[in-house]
Amino acid sequence: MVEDLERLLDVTFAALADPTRRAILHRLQNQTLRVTEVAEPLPISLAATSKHIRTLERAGLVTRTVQGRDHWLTLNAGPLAKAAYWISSQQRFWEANLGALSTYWGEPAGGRLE
Amino acid sequence: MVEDLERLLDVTFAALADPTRRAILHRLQNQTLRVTEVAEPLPISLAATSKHIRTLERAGLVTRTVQGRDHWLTLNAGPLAKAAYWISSQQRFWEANLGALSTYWGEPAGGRLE
DNA sequence: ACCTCCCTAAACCTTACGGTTAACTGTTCC
DNA sequence: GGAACAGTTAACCGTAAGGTTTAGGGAGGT
Repeated sequence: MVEDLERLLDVTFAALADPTRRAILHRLQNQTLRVTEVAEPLPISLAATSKHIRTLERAGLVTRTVQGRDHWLTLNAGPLAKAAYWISSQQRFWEANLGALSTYWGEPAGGRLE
Repeated sequence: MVEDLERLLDVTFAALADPTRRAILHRLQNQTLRVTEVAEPLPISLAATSKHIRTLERAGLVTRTVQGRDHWLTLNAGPLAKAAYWISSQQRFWEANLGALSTYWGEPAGGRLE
C-alpha cells in the first residue's frame, strides 16, 4: 500500500511541476469548465491542453464528466491533500527554526502568490 | 518576481516528483550526511545519486557544505514552505467540502505515510 | 443529410530525465 | 610521492515529456 502512495506522490508532484497545469488547476478552483474553455487562454494548442488535462486526470487532480460533446472538468483535492501532508511531515524538522524560514519568504505569510 | 516563484515551484515540484529524491530528503530530515552516506542505501550508482543531489540543490531543497573532500548535505525548507503554501492556496476551494475529502484518505489524518 | 463544433488520437520532433560506465579532480594519509 | 578515498563530470543510452500538425469520431444545429 505504501508503493501506491509513492506512485500517487510521483504523479501528483509531476503534475504540479508544470506551470500550465498549475494554471489549469488554479482556474478550476472556482469554476467548472469545458476543455475548450480551459484551453482558450493558454498559448498552446487544444491538443496540448488535452494532454495536460489527461495528465491531471491520471494524477486524480481533475475529474471529467462527459455530457454530450462537452467534457466538464472539476478540481479534485484528494491528491493535493496527500501531497500537502507529505510536505508537512517533512516540516517537523524545521518547525524548530521558523526564524530562518522567514528569510525564504518574499512576502508576508498572508500575501498572494500570484 | 512572479516568474521567479513559478520557476521555483517548477523545480521544487519536479524535485519532489522522484521517489529517490523524496527518500533523500526524508533521510536528511534528522541528520546531516555526506554524499557517500546518502548514496549508500540507494540501489543506484554514486554518480546517479550525485545527480539527484544536484537537482535537489538547484531546487534549493538541499544545502551543501564542502569540508575537505567531504560534502555535507542539509535539508533546506524554504522551497518546501512555498510549495506547501501554493497547495494550501488551492485548498481554499475544497475546505467547504471536507466531508468528501475524507474518502480520499486511506488512513486517519494522524497516520504515518511511510 | 450536412456542416460545424468539441475533443481525442496518432505520428512526429526536440529536449530533458534517470540511469550506466569510465575518466578525472581533489583530499587525506602513510 | 603514491595509494586510497570522496565526489563530480563526460559520454552515452533508452525512455518519457511537451509541443506541433493532421486526422478522426461523436454530438448538435439547421
